[in-house]
Amino acid sequence: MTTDSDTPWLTDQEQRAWRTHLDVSRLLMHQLERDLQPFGLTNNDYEILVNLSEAEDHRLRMSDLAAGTLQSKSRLSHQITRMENAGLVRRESCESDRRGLYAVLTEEGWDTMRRVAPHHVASVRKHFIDLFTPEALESLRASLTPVAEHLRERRGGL
Amino acid sequence: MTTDSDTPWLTDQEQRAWRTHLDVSRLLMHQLERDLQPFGLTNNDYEILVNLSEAEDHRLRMSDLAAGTLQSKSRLSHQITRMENAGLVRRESCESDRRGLYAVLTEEGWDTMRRVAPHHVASVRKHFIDLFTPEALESLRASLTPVAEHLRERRGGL
DNA sequence: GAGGACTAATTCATCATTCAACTTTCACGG
DNA sequence: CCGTGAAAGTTGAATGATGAATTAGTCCTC
Repeated sequence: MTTDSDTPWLTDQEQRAWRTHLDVSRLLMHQLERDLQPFGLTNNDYEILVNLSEAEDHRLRMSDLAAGTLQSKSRLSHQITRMENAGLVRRESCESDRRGLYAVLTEEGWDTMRRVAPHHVASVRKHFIDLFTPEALESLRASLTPVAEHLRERRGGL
Repeated sequence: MTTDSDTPWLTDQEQRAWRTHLDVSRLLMHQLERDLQPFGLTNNDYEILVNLSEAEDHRLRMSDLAAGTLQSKSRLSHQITRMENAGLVRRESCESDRRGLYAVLTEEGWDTMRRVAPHHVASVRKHFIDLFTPEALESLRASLTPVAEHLRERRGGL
């Protein structure tokens, strides 16, 4: 960021695109949260479950899980503590590196995941995916991917 | 949400589009937050300032501001209290409806806005707008707009 | 094999968000 | 007018997020 006196203001087109993106992000998160509520899960809970479900042996190192879910170690630590109290995951110590810990999906966590996932997918479809044509969705993905890469490069602490 | 046993899983394409959208939302918010930090503002602060700046007389009813920024009345109330303590806005009572309050931009708030806005715009350009071709941006806006409308319809409490 | 630099993860203090309860005012039907 | 119900906003307690400081273990290099 330099002087910025040379930065052009947003055009109307750009404004509209930008604000629409903002609104969709926020409203969508809210809606998904609401749809998960009946199952006693938050959005964050669910994402942890997804990551662990997809992982080798249903376990991930805390750091990897933090990276995978794009959150700080501190936040993840609290999050896992809550989920541990809820019986969804447990911590296991790591043989090869005694500083490290694994977050491991419990039986109950896995069952919860299997039970909730279809509803969540339905929710994602209903409020997002199915509102695009396949072409529009692919075009969305294609133009958003470089943005994601750009941002991943310069994310510092999180 | 009915049985969901008939809801098709996400295809690879769909998964990628969905996760990319998620990642961009989160990373982008983080980046904008970081870019605002040097000016002592949060993203939320900034959005309030924008809304008030654009409003007639630099003032809005609490309810309208809450609706405009897509947040709950309670949250807004706390938010405005903080910003009031920071000297950026003040509350003024409403003549026509004595239950009502206006949030009004102070001189300092307006100055802050004018000072910070160029940097924020630069940030939005750098991390979002300028990473699309104009056509891609317009196509993004076009396909996201119905999603925003869909979600606005069914947002309950916030 | 001892020292210093680095990484994994947690803790503590502070701040933000949520949800429900509450106060005050308005609207309007009888 | 009177009362019932709804709306505008706030408050407070409980929960969640953030960031700096902390603990414990590893890695490297001499």
